[in-house]
Amino acid sequence: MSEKPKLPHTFCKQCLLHPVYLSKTLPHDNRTAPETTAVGKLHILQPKEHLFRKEDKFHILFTICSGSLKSYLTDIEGREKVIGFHFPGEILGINAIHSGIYPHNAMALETTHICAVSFEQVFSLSTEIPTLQRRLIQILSRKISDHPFYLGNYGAEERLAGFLLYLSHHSKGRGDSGSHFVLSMDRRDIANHLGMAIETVSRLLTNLQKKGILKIKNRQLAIIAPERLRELARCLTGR
Amino acid sequence: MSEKPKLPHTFCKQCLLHPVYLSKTLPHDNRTAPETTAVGKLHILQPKEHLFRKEDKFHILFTICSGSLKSYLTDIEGREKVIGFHFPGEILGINAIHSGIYPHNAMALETTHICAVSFEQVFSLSTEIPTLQRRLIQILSRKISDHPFYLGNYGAEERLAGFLLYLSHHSKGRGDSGSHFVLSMDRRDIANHLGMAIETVSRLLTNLQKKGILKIKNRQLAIIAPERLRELARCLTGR
DNA sequence: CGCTGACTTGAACCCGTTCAAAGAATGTGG
DNA sequence: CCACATTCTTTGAACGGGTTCAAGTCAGCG
Repeated sequence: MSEKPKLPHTFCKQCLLHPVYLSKTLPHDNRTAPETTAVGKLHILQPKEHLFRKEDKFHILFTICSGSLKSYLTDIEGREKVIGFHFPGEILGINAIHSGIYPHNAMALETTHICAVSFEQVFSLSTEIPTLQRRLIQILSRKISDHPFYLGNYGAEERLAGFLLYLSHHSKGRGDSGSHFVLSMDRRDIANHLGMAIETVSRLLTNLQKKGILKIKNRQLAIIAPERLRELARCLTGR
Repeated sequence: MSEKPKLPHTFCKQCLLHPVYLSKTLPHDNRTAPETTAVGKLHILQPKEHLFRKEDKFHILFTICSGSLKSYLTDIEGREKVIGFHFPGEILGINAIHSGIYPHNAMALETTHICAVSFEQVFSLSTEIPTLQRRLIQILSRKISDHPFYLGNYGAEERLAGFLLYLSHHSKGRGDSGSHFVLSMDRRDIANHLGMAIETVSRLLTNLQKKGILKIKNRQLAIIAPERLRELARCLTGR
């Protein structure tokens, strides 16, 4: 980010309008069309900077290119509730389509690169390009499947184990091994999200380390025995 | 399913292919087309009957016309985990689109009427009818927003309160008052879903009744003081 | 009517929270 | 680059909410 962003930027692999999704159906010489119509703008967020806030008017879909964010709400008395974390490849804003406003706040946890495209432009493109339409629907469908099941788990350890597997799963999805990754959120956010005390998170992590299931140094996490973690989480899916 | 289903049945208001969503764009004399191409079949499920099971091949979208279902998974050791409940107006199967298989089991909690349509037929219709395409995308988007936030709540009371408001919210969405409704699931399913003991559910419900927040007789529930329930749930949205 | 399963209630125990404090990591200004 | 301040994280000890185990009550149904 330190570098000055050029707009339109080169589409990254995950971007919603990466030419690969258009090339099959558009005539070859039209392939650059989306870069002029539904331009993907590059945004760069600093840590703690907001991508959007609850109640903002919805126009834009955001693809995370690198970095991570948390989404959260605040209750009547101003207490924060972390409802999810978001990683590269994920598209933010699709849960705002039906209401026309973003239903939560989205804040960067670290320096984060985002590709932004206009929803209406994507939509009208998709009416012409069945490939894109199908992709759009599949993205939405996948997001629905992507429930944070671990939230319904019984004990605190069960929930945390499920959460770590969730992180691992998504890290794997991004091409990493899934066994070594960095927690981009702090303990407070984890605890908040899982509905437990921050001290419990800390204690459980050191317990898991003592049991030899994982190694953790600050925010650097290594899962040593994923199968044992899966037992603890009473794992439901292949996650 | 005991009764002989007549096909095609009269579309109920919520059905995905109810003519109202097609009439605007289709020429008037084509309006009956979907009833012959993407027929809505009526299914009738008895209590405990499955609509589909995890790993079944996905072809069909189901709209719930009346009744209710639970969706659940089983872990490695055969323990059941209730991941959600489903009510009239909701469409089941949209989280199977991207993978081609249903990602969980769906079981009727009571006698339940379902309207079934072929996804591929809906999809190809939607490529011709932008109205339908937009509706499809909005349905998917709404479903994503429809997170069970209460699962991340701290105490057991907080989670239960959130869950009851969730039920109330959906009952309201179906035209009811939202203050009087029937719990179609048993205490075991509620407890399982919320990650707490069945006895806790029972105790909390009687406590809430003693506090005058609700009245409960067997499965008949009346919410007397929704605002106090909302306080308990540390309510996040307008729910 | 009597059985079975669903729900409630009671009491003891334990996990997770709360309160308190120390220790590590990170940032800031001199 | 260091000293200091702030924030993040870990650890300890006592308390309390929720679970577990056990028994009892109630509703539904043959």
